[in-house]
Amino acid sequence: MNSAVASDLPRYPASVTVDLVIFTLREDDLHVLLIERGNEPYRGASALPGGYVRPRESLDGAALRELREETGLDGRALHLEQLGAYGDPGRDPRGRVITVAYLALGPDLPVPVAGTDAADAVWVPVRRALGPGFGLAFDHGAILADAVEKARERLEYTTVAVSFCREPFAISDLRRVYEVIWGIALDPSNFRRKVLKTAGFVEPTGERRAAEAGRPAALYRFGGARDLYPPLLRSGEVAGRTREAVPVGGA
Amino acid sequence: MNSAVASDLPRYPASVTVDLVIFTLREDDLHVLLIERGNEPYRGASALPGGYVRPRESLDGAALRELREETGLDGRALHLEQLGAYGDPGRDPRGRVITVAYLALGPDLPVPVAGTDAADAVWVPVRRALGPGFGLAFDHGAILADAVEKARERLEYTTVAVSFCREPFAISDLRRVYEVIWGIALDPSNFRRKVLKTAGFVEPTGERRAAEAGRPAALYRFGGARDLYPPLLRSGEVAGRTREAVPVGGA
DNA sequence: ACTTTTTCTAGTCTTCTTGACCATAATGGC
DNA sequence: GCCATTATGGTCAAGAAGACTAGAAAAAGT
Repeated sequence: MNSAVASDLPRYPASVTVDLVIFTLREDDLHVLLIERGNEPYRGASALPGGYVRPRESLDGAALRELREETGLDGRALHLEQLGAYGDPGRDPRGRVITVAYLALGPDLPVPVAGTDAADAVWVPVRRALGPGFGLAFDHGAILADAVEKARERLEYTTVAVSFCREPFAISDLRRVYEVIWGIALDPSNFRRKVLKTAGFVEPTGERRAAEAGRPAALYRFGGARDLYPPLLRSGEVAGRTREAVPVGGA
Repeated sequence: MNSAVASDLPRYPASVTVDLVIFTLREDDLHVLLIERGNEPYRGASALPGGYVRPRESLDGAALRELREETGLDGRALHLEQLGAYGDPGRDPRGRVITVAYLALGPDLPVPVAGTDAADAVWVPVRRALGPGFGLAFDHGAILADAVEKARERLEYTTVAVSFCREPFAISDLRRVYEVIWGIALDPSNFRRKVLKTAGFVEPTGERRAAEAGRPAALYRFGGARDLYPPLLRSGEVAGRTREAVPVGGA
């Protein structure tokens, strides 16, 4: 507040929205939920789901509501965190709109729920959404790119990777999360050692899963720890059978 | 955007402000720049400097402008990054105000510049600002607490600590930054080894500084690297001569 | 002048973590 | 039964970090 100014609100009125970057893993690929815009501007283009923050609503509350409306899912079942605010003056041709972006992570979600706003919501591989020729509306390309980087970083220092796994899960399921999002291959044995040694990351259920191929895997559930210490750093990781990385920096 | 709605802007008009958490080190203590509010609400209380985002201004631009107005400093000389958006419905009694908080880090700054908005800006030890009996206006206590945690985290994974040092600086100056912000003591020898081994953290100037006491220290400048790999993790650090930690979680 | 104090600098040693491997187990398919 | 495939368990060496010892270089005190 400028303490020398005595004016009252609102000044420079603007609209505030929340936009959701909802990630999930489908077919060993990172997907993001996008909707097709039915109105101008950017009619026909894809965009992140989102909407206006209502008068008596908190930002987090608006994000939870939109998440429920778009995916039909209870936000408490997913990982949801704020990504940041985006407010460049020209980002919305209709006027001044500041958006607060949220990052949501969840297991392979039941296809977008019909009967909601998300009737025309679709899962799109992030690789494709950020690729050339896929023009996301507004500055959603930049938001998505930031979200990918944020997700990659969160995997290093927290246990959010389990948010992508439906319980019970195998260590290899968890490993695949890291491999897909980081775009590199991890050594199964070393990854396993790290996960099991980290207190509170996972805990065994006792069950094992019939495999499509190979030895059956022991199953685990989330262990309750939020932070990962020491962190699980990407970096000097396997160079060998590198998976193609999800391109970043687009839009 | 809710694709099923055809309305035009603005909907649910709100005001958008930026608030700055400007940290610096003074007398071996983490200080934050606060202003005394001259108007209602919270007249007379301390608050983070900030102000309205203007119609044609980006959020980052508004933060830079406020920084210049409040400290008289060129924002490009400081580290400045977005902290996040705060928008609880009741946070400002005057109406709906969403604020985007920024974190600014700089070396012991020349006392708040007079002749600007910041005429009554003062440096306050964070410990005190977060302590009991020091009621910050609005939700600025929570924002400040988040900023402290963010700063602590940034020190682990990035080289921003140098933002607190005026060049040229000694390794021990850098160490003091970590010690003050983390609130723990670090082993001088091990810290030195870590800093010098990390490529791009610092580079020697060749000079050395006359000491008030003890052996003169070699001087360094920033090495250009932004990220710290491997990170410099707080955690199992020295328990012995622990400095009192800056309390967090207040307000 | 000499000692003490202080801080910077250098090095050792042990422990922990990681990455690179290798070997074996347990399953389905042929 | 043999092979492909995945899971699991272990070894080994390199690197990083914490604990510590000690020397170097200055100011301050006696």
